[in-house]
Amino acid sequence: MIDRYNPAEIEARWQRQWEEDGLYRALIDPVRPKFYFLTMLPYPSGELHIGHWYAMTPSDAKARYMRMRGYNVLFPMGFDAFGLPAENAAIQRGVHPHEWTMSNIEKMRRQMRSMGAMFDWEREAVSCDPRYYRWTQWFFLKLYEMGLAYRKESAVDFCPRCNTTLAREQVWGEDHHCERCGTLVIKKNLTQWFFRITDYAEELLDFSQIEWPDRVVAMQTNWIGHRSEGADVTFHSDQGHPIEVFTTRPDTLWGATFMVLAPEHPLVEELSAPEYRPVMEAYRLQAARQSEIDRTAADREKTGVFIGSYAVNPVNGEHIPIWIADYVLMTYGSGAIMGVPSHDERDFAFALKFGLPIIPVILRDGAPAKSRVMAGSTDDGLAVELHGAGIPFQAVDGALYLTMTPVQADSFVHIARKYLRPGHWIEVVGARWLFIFADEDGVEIVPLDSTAAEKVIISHCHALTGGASDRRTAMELLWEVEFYRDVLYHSDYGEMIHSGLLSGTPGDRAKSDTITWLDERGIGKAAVNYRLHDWLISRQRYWGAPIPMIYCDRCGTVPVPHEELPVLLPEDVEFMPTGESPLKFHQGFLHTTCPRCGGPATRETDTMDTFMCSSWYHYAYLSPYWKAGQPITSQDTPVDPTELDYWAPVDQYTGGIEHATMHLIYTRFFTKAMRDMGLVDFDEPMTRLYNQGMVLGEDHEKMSKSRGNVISPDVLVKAFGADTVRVFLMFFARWDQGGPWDSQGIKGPSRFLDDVWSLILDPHSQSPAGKGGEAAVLRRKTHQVIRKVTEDLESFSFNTAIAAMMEFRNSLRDLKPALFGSPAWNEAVETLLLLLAPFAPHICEELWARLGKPYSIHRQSWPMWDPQLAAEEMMTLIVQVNGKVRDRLELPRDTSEEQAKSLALQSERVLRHLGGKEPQQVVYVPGRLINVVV
RNA sequence: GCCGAAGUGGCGGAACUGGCAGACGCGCACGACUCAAACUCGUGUGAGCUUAGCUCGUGUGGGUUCGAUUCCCACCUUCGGCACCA
Repeated sequence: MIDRYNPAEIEARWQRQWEEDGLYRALIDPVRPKFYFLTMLPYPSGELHIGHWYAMTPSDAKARYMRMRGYNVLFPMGFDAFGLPAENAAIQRGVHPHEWTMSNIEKMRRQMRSMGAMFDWEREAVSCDPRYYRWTQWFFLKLYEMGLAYRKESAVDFCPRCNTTLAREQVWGEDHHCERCGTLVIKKNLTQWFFRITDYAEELLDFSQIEWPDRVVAMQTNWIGHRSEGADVTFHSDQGHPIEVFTTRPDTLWGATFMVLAPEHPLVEELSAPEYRPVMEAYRLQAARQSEIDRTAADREKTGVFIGSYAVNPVNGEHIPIWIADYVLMTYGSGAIMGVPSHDERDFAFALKFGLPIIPVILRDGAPAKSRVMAGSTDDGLAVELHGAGIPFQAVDGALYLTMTPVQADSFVHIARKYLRPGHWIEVVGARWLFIFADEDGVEIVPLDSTAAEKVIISHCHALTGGASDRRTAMELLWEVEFYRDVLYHSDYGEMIHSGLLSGTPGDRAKSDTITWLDERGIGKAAVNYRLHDWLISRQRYWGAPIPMIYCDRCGTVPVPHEELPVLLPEDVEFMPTGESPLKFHQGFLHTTCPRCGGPATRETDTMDTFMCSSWYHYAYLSPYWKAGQPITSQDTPVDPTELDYWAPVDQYTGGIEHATMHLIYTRFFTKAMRDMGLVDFDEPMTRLYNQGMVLGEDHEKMSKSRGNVISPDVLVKAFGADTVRVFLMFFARWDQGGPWDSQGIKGPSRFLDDVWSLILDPHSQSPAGKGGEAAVLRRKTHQVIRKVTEDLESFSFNTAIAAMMEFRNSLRDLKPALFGSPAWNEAVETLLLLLAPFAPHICEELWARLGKPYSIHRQSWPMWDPQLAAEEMMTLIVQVNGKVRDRLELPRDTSEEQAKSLALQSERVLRHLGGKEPQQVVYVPGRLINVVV
């Protein structure tokens, strides 16, 4: 008996050795092709989780495989070290965020080393290090110079009890309550910094240069939204506030009869008339709480309130009421719309519900005019004359229903006015819009072409129905007539009507002509919108990179000169939950001098979104803390150009799907902006992307401390060794799908590695019998397993690669007595070690050394299979009768179709199932099967 | 509501381009070793039946095909994304 497999001893020893030898140091090598393999960096939360192992160790295996394939592989690691939990720890436990973060990093580095991954630790980058965030700030200044950074007022979630702004993930539940105290969260407007990511929206929708999963492409496409072309038009309130709206239908501007602002629109406060404030505030509160989440039905009932002021429609001077309603989203367009109920479905529903006037301004191509003549409203003879004039109608219970061409409608009006009895009216809708009223003094024709005319019409109608009508608008009245409904509303393009000078403009020119017209008058201009909005990067927090901006009373907003970077985070701050960045109360930080005029000035006290740090970390790894200790200018580059030129872009990125729409869009934006800065000459940061799934708890639920189903990698490493944990994580599920943990299941990989150990080291008493046939079988299996594992690694199918190696282990076990020590045997075990090395690096290194092979196995070339050796000599032909398997034939590979068919038809089992019938057809699939059809 | 992914033994999961369903592993059963247990080794393991064999079986129902887990249509369930986009 020789010594048993002892992972604890082996793993520690080799990890030390590799580190001493710099085995995984990735340096520029012009001879070998480079391969930048990147896996998402962790947040230093304190403990390495099994999820980190699940993300990192298969990536490591693939990176190791690429290295054995001859690539110069860079596989770096770092920490995304700014962020909220550090600050919470400071508030709750009084630990400084820096101290908390750095001690977590220290611990996680140790834990990560136990994975035996090929990280090049000399390229580690930690985003909260001033040598790192100096460059994050540098990027901010660059984007500012390019006009891609700007400031505007925007809403944040705010907890009135904790008196603090909240990040999105701190707002819980459908009722939007604070994570810490449960108080209902409100929105608060603050002036904040944004990046113009929407300038790149069109380009971000182009995925032609990257091989990313369809799922991610779909999610990003969804997130960015389609291109909406239209115009920004400026309205003014009666008090003179400019209110900008975005519309895709500027040609319907003359039909705008009201205006709607998003409840959280910054102007709502000022525009609300005093007597409407209580209603406004109540509505705002309700809207703030339900926004975004659970807006279940798209066609749910419209809600909204009038806020007591009016705006002027710039094209026709009409005074239109201003409402707030939650169907207008602050996050799209300008957060305000013009309500054109005649040609927008939502506006139509809203106007109908709240009794707002609806004025048609676009004709629908080919739509008829309709009219209903009520029984008893006209003198006798109308029907006869209509008939004579060739105007079709249907009579139902004495009423006439007419569906006419526009020309017929014009004649109809002419005729009908003669027959209309005093005290009655007739309306014409669709291709024509008018009301004919008759009283003792005569007949009046009122076209429905403005809100003023609409008022006249509805008051006439009220008068004629005795004032008892509760219909508030003409359209409400018309909507009651089933016969009219299909012509009352439409959203098609068509000839403009009731639109002043632009009336008569045909549908195909309406939009562009209107935009030109608006532009000439300075009322509006062409604009494009996406669902994607500009990236808000301000955080009212301490633990982030300070935004390098200074506010001077004399010079305004002044960027910190590049030479003065970094703007350091002061260490001595109070972590009181005040609602604003603690930096605001740090006098030493806050007060500074203006770089331009030297006068007194204050610093921006917000810090940057941590997604900024992670948008360029893959470049930071190439030359961590570049130019540390040296002053920098705007001409400098944040990365060593030589390293950047050699390694970038990332060839393979791996990480969780949860970053599909945030990080992975931001980092694409960053790279495109860097390209426009002249820093890189490519468009996309990561050529290939692969998303791994998630390890669930044994109860099939997401792991969480509260559920008590968390699996600790440290405990597993102690019990089984890192190699076993690695192999199990790659074996138990498809990597892209993930699955539930199985504490029994890990025994399989554990036994597998035990077996590999003893297969190779336990001598077999028998001398190699070395029969030629068995050696050939083993060689065939050896080359087959090389092929299988290679193909599986190419496609990230770690689970089936390991299954293939286990199967190979089973063959080795069977063949050991016959072949131990023979050349075929030695080839087999050496191959097995090489194939297994990326998965279980320690045990393979150890066994490789014990076999007397040259150090290190991880520097060896990946084995190649010989297709001739891998080819089977025999084939198994499946014999079916009517598609059902009835027999199997073991035949030499070179058996001809005729021979195979005749052998099949002679088979006893086949004959029995044929039951004497003659085969009608014999299907032959070479090398696979014969199907006899009767 | 729209878009996307997935449904296979007791469990995790295999199955190339339409060709032996259940590889590999866990678990379980029986046997060997052991005073015993664990470990280890061997054998078996989709279900049913009238068990040399036959029938059924990949969410459900249809279709195409000599042949369907795989392709097509409809539906059910689960998960993910988006959801009044002016």
